[in-house]
Amino acid sequence: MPELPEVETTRRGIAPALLGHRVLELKVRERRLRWPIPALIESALRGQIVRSVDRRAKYLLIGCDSGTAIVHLGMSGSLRVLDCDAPPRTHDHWDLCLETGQCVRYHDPRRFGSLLFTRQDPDRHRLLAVLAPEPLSEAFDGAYLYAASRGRSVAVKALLMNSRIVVGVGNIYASEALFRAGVPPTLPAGRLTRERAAALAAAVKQVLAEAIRIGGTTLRDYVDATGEPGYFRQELNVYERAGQPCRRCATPIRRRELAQRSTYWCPRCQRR
DNA sequence: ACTGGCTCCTGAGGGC
DNA sequence: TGCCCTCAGGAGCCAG
Repeated sequence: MPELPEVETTRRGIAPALLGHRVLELKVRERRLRWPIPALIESALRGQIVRSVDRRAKYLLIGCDSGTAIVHLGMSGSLRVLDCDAPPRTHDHWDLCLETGQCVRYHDPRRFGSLLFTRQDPDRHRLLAVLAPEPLSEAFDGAYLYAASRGRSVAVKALLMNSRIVVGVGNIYASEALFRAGVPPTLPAGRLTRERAAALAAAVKQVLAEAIRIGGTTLRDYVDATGEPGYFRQELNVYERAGQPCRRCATPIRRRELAQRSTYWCPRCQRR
């Protein structure tokens, strides 16, 4: 599923089709996503002009005068800009139709994603209010990560994936950032030194920024708003490369389960 | 306050 | 072809 780079790529792709345009209607075909799509949402969006298309963590925020639609892509979700009359495929759960004749169409086989609506400041919504800083913001740096990791026994990889520590870092980019920083994923977070925390924070920023630049990572079903895959897959150093030689030192890449997620690392480049 | 485990759901791929 | 198993870009929620 989409991590921050894929969500940001999606945001950039759908924004031109939405911004300043009037919503004709929201067509819902399947309300049963992670949470049921709220019953009031069609009437709240009908006739509204889209004022903003933002991202917070992995949430997309579509702002209108009546409130904000909060979209999450879950594990297998994607949004595409299509003509309203394009025939829907299986798992195309909703369309946001615009007066332009285009729509933003949500596709999500696993239905772990969500579509919610709030009339208040979206940052005050219960799902967003608890979120940590954005990884690409100045608030996230080595000093912050060092402080946030004190007294923690969890593996540093799990810490990176904790949205109360930093948002947007999912299973791919956590492994990739740890590789770039030379930190083993199993290292207890509290054992990070200041130097390594700084290297890791920098690696997180670097890997996310690079991935955004080339449209994110497509492993299976992710596509951007035009239906194109992302090209970061070819830049991956460790993710889904178990048994293959490390690109830096040729040692076979290892895989193990950590906090119920597949984790990849180079045992030579990433040492305690 | 932390930590680990479970859960939602569909589809792809491999072994027999 | 079919059946059964494992695994998959997330993350809220719960018990201990």
